[in-house]
Amino acid sequence: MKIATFNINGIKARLNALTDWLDEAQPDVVLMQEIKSVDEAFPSEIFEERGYNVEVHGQKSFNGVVILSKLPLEDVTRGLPGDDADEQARYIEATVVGESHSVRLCGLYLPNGNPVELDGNDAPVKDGKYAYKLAWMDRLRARAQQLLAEETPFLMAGDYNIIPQDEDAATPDSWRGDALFRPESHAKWRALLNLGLTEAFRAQTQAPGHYSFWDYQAGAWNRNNGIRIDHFLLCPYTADRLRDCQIDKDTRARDKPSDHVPVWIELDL
DNA sequence: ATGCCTAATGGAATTAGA
Repeated sequence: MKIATFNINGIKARLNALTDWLDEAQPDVVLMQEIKSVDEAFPSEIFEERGYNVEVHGQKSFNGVVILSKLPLEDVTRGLPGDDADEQARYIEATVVGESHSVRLCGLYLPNGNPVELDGNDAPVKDGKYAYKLAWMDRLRARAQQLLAEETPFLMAGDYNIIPQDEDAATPDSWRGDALFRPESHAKWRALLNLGLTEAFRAQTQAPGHYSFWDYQAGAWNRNNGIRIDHFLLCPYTADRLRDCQIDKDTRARDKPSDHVPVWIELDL
């Protein structure tokens, strides 16, 4: 089963680029982020025509996540547990039924967290964007812990807005103080991994210089000034079934690209 | 230097992204 994650940066602006990639990459499942659309305005029929089931968790202007699947989706839930006051559409779960096994798909758009606002003790300012990011990561960890406890096979994939290590950025020194790369962000990332989760790309590839995002500004793509922030985290059961993980870098060079490119895994399910 | 670009909103300039 081929499962992809793709931050499309707006469904309306990405229809052609998205359908071109879908028709050629032929993923069985796609977890999409930043659709920037309400549920009613999402063009589900474009994907249904291609044989996908579509589950949307949208929001006006910003955020918004979607699951596409050629196989049936069951038990769909919207929103990350742990904060009833959180109105942002950044998380969706569904179970996909494979030939012999099922897996819980957790699609996520983790908050960016910039600008980083710290108080006099270098603690994130309450109600600031960075505090929201760190709290969101705590909630994600709690959800992963719950899925592990109930022995539900799962994967968590999407735009994590985390650069894991120096080798995941072309210019790591320029990111040191950024919400994507700060020590507090890395600590939360490692707390996720320390539950026993496997980061799929690094399970397959050790080399530096592989990125999933290039800024639209300052010729970042032409200078290969990228960062790797779109990830798959796999529970042990799912990690044992990982066969491949690749980044579809070429899509960044096409017409009207997203600033992110698709990342995909192949699982034996 | 929170900018050099892009998208959404709304119908001009602002917000957000990372």
